[in-house]
Amino acid sequence: MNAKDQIDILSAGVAEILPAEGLKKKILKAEKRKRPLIVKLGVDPTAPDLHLGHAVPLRKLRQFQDLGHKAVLIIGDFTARVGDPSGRSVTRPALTTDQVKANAKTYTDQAFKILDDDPDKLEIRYNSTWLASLDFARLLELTSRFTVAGLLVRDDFMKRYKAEQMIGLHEFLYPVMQAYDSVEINADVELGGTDQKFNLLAGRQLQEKYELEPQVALTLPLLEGTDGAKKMSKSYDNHIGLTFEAADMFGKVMSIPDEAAGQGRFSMITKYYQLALGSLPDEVASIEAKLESGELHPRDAKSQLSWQIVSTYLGEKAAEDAKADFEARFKVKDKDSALQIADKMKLSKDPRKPDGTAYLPHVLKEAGLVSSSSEGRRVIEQGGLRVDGELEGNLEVRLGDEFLIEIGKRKKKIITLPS
RNA sequence: GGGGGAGUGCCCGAGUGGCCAAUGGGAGCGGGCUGUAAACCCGUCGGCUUAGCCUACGUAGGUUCAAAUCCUGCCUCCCCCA
Repeated sequence: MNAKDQIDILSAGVAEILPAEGLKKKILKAEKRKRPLIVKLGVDPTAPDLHLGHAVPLRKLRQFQDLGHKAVLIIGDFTARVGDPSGRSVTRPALTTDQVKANAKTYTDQAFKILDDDPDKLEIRYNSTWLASLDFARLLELTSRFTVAGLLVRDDFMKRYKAEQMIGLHEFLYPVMQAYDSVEINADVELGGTDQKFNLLAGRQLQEKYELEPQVALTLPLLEGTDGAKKMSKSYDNHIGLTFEAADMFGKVMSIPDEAAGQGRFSMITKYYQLALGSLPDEVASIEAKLESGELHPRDAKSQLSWQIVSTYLGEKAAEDAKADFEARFKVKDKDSALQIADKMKLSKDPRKPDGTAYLPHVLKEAGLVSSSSEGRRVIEQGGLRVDGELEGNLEVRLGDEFLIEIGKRKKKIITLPS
């Protein structure tokens, strides 16, 4: 593919390319020399649970691969023990080697689902390979290329410094180590989130000192979570985990708002296509056009999106099931389809009195559908309860041995009573 | 060490003797609208087979016919001074 088209694809959805013309130059040069670019993505196996936000740079990396370039995924097994201070107001706790190892495994498992594993296009390196054996002399040599002032201008360090919060000396070394990774593999391009900008630029700096051609830093925006507002993060409870159950993952993607505040009517949908799925610019533009013209219903656009995302991580079969499940849950409202997706549960005690009736709030509480019988009572009084598909407004009701309970739109259970 | 202030329901936060299960907002829940959503509207929002009862305003006591509200001890947190 020619250079211009490559650049269009690769720069789509990115936050910043530093230096601005750098990517173009790199690609032209690669073409001339007939060798692929070495594209680095460093990940620290610090968190055991990955979410769609983590997948954004991986998707971009995949695009590079698809254009014939070589991805080098660096597992920061060594750096993880230090902890990236980026965006942090306090020192990160150190991880044990076992934790790091376990996290690295889940990370590579997920990464393989996105990346092309052709050995010509993918290399996985662990940075302990070169960092663990660095001796003090070499370390001093490395650090002599950086200045304290240079490190201190970083926002997160500066804030902490001013606030007289401690900054561990080892944290100062973090960008040095990451930069050294770039030297070690001779990276042409390094990807990362916008919060990684400083670290990526440190790589450029160090490469220059070693008389290598400095890498291009390509930062990617942080993906918003299901609330459509804050960046995706487990602590905001707006994340979509890569290891979620298919139905849950599908539903979560469906629940993203259409629009990110002030960015166009379907900006969230297109953003997810672009960043979470890594769709090419042409596809994204076409989807957007169809949404605008009304040819494509936003619900259907999200359904396709969800399907593809689930399919990536859990397979087509799971995606198909999740979609069917979702449609049964929300689209169709008849009893039969509800029966198919409802969980079954058996109560240990029979709540029925000798005359065959039972106090429903108790039944709901026993089944775990409400947290107290008062809540159950309220739900019934407010018309939120269906028994076997029929709206039930009575608290005291005659029950069979097996029946379907639905509360609101989401909670459904088939209850079996001991006979 | 000295001085001052604060602790209220899931969260924030009103309430300073009876009308307080406690204003208001947020979250949650049910209903409506819809696209499954967002926004919006209505309702609900301690527990209990609920015209009532029980438990609750940091904690333990006390005053009172009556306490989230007054008094005392204790615990916790914040601020100022040293």
